[in-house]
Amino acid sequence: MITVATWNVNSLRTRLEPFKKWINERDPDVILLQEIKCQEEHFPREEIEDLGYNISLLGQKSYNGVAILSKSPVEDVVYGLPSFQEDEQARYIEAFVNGVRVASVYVPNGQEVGSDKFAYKMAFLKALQAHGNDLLKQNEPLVIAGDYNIAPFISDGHSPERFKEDRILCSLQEREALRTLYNSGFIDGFRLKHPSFLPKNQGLFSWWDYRSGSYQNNKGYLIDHFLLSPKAADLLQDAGIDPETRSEERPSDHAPVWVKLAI
DNA sequence: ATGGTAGCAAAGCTA
Repeated sequence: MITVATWNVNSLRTRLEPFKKWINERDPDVILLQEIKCQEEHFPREEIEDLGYNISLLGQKSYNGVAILSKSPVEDVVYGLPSFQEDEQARYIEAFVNGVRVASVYVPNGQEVGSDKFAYKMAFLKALQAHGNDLLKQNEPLVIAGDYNIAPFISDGHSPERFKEDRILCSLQEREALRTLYNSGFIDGFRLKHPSFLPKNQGLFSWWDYRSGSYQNNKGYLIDHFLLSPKAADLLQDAGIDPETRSEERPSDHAPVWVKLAI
């Protein structure tokens, strides 16, 4: 059994202490990071290696940046989306580890529906669909997880109005782009274990804005997702979120999401 | 509620 976790840490350097505490408790075998917010030379390499992890990363100054941390050595690292080679932002990294192909993805936020940044978000999603479909053809266990910056269903947000008004994270266009990935054959690992039609699974979110006491009022969204290939979904044993990390001193605005696979 | 907070990096951009 291995645990694969994803976490948008919103700067790894400022988050090292809560990050170490969470690793002690969750003990993941593979960690997919987003928003490490540094170039490779500033990555806290020794501290992470001391925790027992191999590091693969695609860094960027100030913004974005993704990484794969793994207890086992990785093979076949892919830096950036092959279907979006002109992308200048560090938002995708992929590798083969523990018999699974894993990818850490940081989908652009998009800022506002109709803006230039929104067009970039949709272009990125289109490229992710193209590459995801290529990978699915391999018919192997595959995990593409990270911050998708999309709440796929109305139950994945605290405010139904935002979905009706096509606000960012909630617009029909964004949700249709994610649905296209589901329709290609990807399965939502978290929802498979926590179906939203059960009352106990409502209000389960992975991101809360820093502003206006969003976390204290649980005004969040579920925007960090595990997309599993059919072969990976067959291995799924459990899934969860660690929202208590959001209560720590100087927290990330995202909580980790994880799955356990029978490997 | 077009402000509220946080991180980077050193003023404004991004989220």
